[in-house]
Amino acid sequence: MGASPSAPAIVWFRNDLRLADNPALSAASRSGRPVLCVYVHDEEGEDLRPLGGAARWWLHGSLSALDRALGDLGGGLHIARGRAEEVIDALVRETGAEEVFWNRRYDAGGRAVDERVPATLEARGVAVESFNGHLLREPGDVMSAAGEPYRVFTAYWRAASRLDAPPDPAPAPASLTFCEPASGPLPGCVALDDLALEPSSPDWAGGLRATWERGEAAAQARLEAFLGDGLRGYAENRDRPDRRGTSRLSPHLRFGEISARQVWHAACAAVASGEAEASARDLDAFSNELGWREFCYQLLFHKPDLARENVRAEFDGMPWRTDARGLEAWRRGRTGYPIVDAGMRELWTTGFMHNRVRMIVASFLTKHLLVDWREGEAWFWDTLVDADLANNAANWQWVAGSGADAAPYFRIFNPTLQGEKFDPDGGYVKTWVPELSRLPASVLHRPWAASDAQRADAGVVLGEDYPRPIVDHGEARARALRAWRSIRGA
DNA sequence: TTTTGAGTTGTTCGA
DNA sequence: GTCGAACAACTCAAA
Repeated sequence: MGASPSAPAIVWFRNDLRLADNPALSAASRSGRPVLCVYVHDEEGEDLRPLGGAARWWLHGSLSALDRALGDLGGGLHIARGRAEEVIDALVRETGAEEVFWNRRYDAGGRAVDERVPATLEARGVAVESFNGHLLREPGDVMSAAGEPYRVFTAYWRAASRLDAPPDPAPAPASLTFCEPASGPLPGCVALDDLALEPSSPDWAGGLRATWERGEAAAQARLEAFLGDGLRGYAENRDRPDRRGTSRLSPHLRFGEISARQVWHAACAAVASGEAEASARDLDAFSNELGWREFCYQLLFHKPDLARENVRAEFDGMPWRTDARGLEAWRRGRTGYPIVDAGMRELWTTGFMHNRVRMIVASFLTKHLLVDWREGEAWFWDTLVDADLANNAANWQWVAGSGADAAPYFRIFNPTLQGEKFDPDGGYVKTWVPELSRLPASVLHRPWAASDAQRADAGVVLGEDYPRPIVDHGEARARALRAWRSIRGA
């Protein structure tokens, strides 16, 4: 604690762009000090991976919403640009702040910064305190009996579930006293628009705007809506891209507009009260998804280069193919497999893809095309509004087979069967691949197998209106199995 | 230390 | 059309 109780406290916002259940903000409020709320956009730190385009778009709205919410309390958000450690240090000097609060992050780059800052500040007599605002369990909370991190999800989540329930979420501070800068702009501070997070020319974000509401209030509304009509039947519906079966909370969680604790407790309460009319199985399925997020974070924590290096070293010898045309067809949704193309176009248009379809397209890239999972990871990183280092990297490795607890090698999705099973009426494909929308459902997922008359009636000429399959499923499957065999036991 | 059961999400083939 | 087995072997976690 510093010498002067009236000296400001800084709350450094990062992936926690909310007021409720924000331990760093609550601590600042409790300190009784005037509070300076800061976000630092750091594109210079060498350890930090630059945000992808869709995430930048989301961040703009999220920061804007946070600034408005703080404005309602009589303050605002100071947005700075530059090397985070230098900006924070300059702000401390400028304002005379004596305490700095933040919620912890778990990626290598963020951790490196967060480990350097306290040393600098504490040398100035400034106290730093950090909190868990992002996870139900932090890495290290859940370890095996041998003291090792778990590498198998089921064992991890079982062990996590044996611990005490995560703490109840805290309400937003009822009021805050804000720190008024003495005069002029604070060092490094800019207007939100100066960050140029949203695209202008060309403005490709129309589909994102039409799909999403950003910010804490929108996140809460999404949670309420999901608990009201989505949790019931979740265990089955979550696999159906043609239904609104998933929570779609991922981008809100990614930017911390809502916390995992809030989601978890709200879901439990909604089921316990009967309000959600959901079964224990539904709650279990949803809770498991939160568990996977936790598991991915602890994987990233214990394996900081998760987004670059194969967890299973034998995959270093995988004969990945260089296939620029195949990769581009995949990116643009022109592979000739309707469920794959629908997913890739949903992604391009909305910045999101249904979870089931993510698995299908990832399997297609890494197995049918034998393209390195890092290519897919990079594309998702750039195009997903929920692009999250831990989840993205861990799940790509899981699908590719190179991950810690990866799918068995023979689990190669058949995109036709997957489409017919999980999009049986073709509603999802019709939405995103409209040139096929007049094909009968019986051939919608295999337009090459439609009769000439069916295609003529639907106005589809293969190779013109819609591509022929860029690979043959049977041949591609056999090739993937051969590739696997070649690295087996390596 | 050794042993044992288990491991998110599948596909194909042949009876 | 339906069903069970094969697809391989390995590593992990816990007893």
